[in-house]
Amino acid sequence: MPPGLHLLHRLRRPPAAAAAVPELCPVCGDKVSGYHYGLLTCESCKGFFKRTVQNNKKYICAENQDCKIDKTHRKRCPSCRFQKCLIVGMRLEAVRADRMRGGRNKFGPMYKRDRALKQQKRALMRANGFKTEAAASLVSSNQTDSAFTGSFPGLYPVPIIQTTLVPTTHYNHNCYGLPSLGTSTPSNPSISTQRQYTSSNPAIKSEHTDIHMSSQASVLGDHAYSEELQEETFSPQVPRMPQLVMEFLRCDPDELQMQRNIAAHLQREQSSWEKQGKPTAFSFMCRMADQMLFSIVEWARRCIFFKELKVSDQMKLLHNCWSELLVLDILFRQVQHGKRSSVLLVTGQEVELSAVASYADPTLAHLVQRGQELLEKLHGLQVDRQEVVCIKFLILFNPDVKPLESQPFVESVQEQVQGALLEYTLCTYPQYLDRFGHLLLCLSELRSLSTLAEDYLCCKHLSGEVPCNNLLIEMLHAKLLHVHTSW
DNA sequence: TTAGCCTTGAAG
DNA sequence: CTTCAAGGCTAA
Repeated sequence: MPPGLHLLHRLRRPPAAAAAVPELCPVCGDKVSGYHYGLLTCESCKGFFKRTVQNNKKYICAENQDCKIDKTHRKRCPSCRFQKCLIVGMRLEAVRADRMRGGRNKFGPMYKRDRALKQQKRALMRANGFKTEAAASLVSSNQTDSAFTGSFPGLYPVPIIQTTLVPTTHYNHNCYGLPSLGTSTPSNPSISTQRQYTSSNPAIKSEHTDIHMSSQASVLGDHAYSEELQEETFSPQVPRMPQLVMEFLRCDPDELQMQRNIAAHLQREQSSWEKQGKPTAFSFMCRMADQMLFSIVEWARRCIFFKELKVSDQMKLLHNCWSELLVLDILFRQVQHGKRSSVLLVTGQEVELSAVASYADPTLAHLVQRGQELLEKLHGLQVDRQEVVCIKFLILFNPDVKPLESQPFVESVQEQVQGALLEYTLCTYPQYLDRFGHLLLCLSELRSLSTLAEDYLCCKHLSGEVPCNNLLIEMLHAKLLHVHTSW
């Protein structure tokens, strides 16, 4: 084993910065002064939004409708500023047509719930001591977790990198399983989505004089809002599923399909092996892992957020996390399998643990032992599929991977997924307040386990025992290359 | 036009 | 009563 490998891995995954950032305006990053028109914003963006809507102002961007909006530049392009106001979720309906002063509006309960959720998060974070690396940013500036957005319209950090501006309308239209999400061309998502967004949003270029009259004005966020209102009014006792989690479930591959594909592939391979003599169990496992990796890459390529990234970033993220995804996949299959005495393979075959023990060398035996321990924790938690799909995204969108071209995007996805997972756990298992913290601990354990597994495979590879010409080898090479170049 | 501060008034 | 998110005012 190359010297310092463990240390290097620890260096590769530095703990996140600890301090919680005070709440920032999602439009310009200035200091938040309270809830205004649907979400926490600064005083100036509140005023700007009010003036724009009340006076029915029309702005035209002199550039490409992708101007940077921050505290210093916010005055420069009102068109993009207003657009950003809508993107982050400010509500046209909250501007009163009659200009009545004082009192409260229908958003009151949402603000309250949002506050309660935020407070719960802070308490949880404190209880967890901010030790888990994913936790620190949760109480920071993002409002992706806000109750009334259903975890979605967030994405506000995205326009910082102007290349991946994602319109929220698509997601809102596609919640609860409608099929057409993400029709943008992968080659240049920014342009296509931007166009769809501006052309489909009457608030930006055309008249919106009727917004006060029509409760069904087709403006950004209406869907999320009306759903929220419905839920608030009619079914407050039913736990909500954050829309992001719904979307993750939709992206997740079908287990049976995968089982068939991989089994068929291995069957085909096996017929050619027979000519070369009997393969070892280890070699068989490698080929199976290889096929699982293909599935993982295929899943990632097709899933929300990831497909918006450049290939170079996609590669870096996958090179970083392939083993974690692989181990998680294996472990969750065992959770569903439910039997402690045998291992369920992706092909559907069952292998007795005693058989594994008799075959394993000490290092592998230790790996299996660690896997069993983590599996016990997952069993204890009765971790569900919704949580696992979220964890997969937490693993994939690791903001510690550097350098990335779309670093802010990856960070914002990480934060959104954390928010969605926390919201899901709080809503689905309200009696179990620390569940989110326990899941993050499992994730941390999973990371260390997968690092060990990678090291083990590297060792085997260096001694020539891993079958050639596959994805597994490429991942291991990337790892070895990384060790080499950064040492 | 902007943005900080002020006034208002229903909800809790 | 207090809270706080609406709209209003105004100097820069």
